[in-house]
Amino acid sequence: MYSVAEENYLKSLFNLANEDDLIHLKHIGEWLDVKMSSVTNMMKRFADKGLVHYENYKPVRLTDRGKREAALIVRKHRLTEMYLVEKMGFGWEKVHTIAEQIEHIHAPDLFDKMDEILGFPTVDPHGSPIPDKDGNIMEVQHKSLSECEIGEKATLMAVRQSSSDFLNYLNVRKLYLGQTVEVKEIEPFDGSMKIIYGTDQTEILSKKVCDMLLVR
Amino acid sequence: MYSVAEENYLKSLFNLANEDDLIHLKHIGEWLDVKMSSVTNMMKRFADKGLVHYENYKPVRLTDRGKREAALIVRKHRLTEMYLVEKMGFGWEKVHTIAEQIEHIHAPDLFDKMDEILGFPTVDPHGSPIPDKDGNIMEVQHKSLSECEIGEKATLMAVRQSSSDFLNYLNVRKLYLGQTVEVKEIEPFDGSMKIIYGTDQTEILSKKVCDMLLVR
DNA sequence: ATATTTTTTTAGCCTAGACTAAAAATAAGT
DNA sequence: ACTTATTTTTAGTCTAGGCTAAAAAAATAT
Repeated sequence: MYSVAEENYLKSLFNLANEDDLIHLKHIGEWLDVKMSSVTNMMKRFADKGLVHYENYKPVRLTDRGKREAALIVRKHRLTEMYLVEKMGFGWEKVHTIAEQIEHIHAPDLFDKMDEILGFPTVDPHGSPIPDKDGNIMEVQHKSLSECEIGEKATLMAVRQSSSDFLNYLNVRKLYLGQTVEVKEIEPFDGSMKIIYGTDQTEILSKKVCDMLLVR
Repeated sequence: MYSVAEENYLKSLFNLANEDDLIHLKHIGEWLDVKMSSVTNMMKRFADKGLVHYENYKPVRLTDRGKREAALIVRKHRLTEMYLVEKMGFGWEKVHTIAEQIEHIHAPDLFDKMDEILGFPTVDPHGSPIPDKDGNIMEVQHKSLSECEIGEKATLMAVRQSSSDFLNYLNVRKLYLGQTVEVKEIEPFDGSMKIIYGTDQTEILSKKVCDMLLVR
């Protein structure tokens, strides 16, 4: 059984792992908003518990067990988000902060019940995959909108960020998951895109926004 | 904002207050399963925060503010229990332990939504009143079954204990809230009662059980 | 009224998990 | 290659909230 602090570290490791699975301690500190020395301490404890591979002055890597444990917390988070949206009527921009708390509850029954009531969903309201009960993640290969070319049609599948600011930005522009958009123009200078979708709606999206939108 | 530990102390004070509102520190320690010295410490902190009236070597008493804060945590607990039973299909014997965790979540939206979805219930699945948003408790005057006389008919309104053992005991005997029972015999020696209810079902209930059953 | 038991307080210790400040190792720039 | 900047580690503090053991007060029994 892990403490809330430990679970948050696990989650940060899950979210920060790059292609080669390496995680720089600096980034953990930034993500969790704690100082580096705290991170070092916790990573040593994690190494003792067999959750990470750790060598002095090197970036850290989750062990298989660490990956599984991390995925199980993410599972609780994403199931909760889905439940809050689908069964309680919350907007997708509200659920992240509530789920951040509920994810730390130790009650397998509760999450199994959510899963069942929701009909065993595979993605959460932000399009992120929900790990299964063994911690396995269905890998999906989305590209970001900013990789699309002029004339290309793309369907919004997920967002890279779940901050309420960003989701509100999408809400006011009616950019919901499932929406298909067509790239009309790309500004070469700053990478911003003009898109058209729905009933003649057009928007200019900055590069930053396009990076955050995952499409198929 | 209170810590989990503080919230648990508040809840224990709420549950242990007797007629004259006095609470012996000993009982707090037993209820929370912590040592007396820890209780003394916390009560001093509570006194500083204006949550209790405290004098050395005397039993403690919640201030008005303390009562309100305590009731608001109990509100979260009882709304959660009701939600788990009514909307997620849990048995009343399962929900206490889950609600003990969810009650510590800081998300007014979540509990307001539960309240709304449930249609603003006034009692939880165990018949205990749910405090309102200002911390006011609807006082109900139930007597316990053991105070009834032979021939008296009484309707089960609430239970004094929510332990799963006790609730399972009631489940197997189909003694649910709302059931009306008639007292057939009272054993003068040990206070046990023979009751009849439903379609000719009879049971012998010990004094201890009768004390725990609240009726009208 | 005194002795005994129970309850409460005090004093000091421990752990988790943060912090700061300084030292050491690595990475980057010229 | 050497200097500078960045990242990581070490060492030592702090707070919340437990703990034990001993001392003090209150309650109970003789």
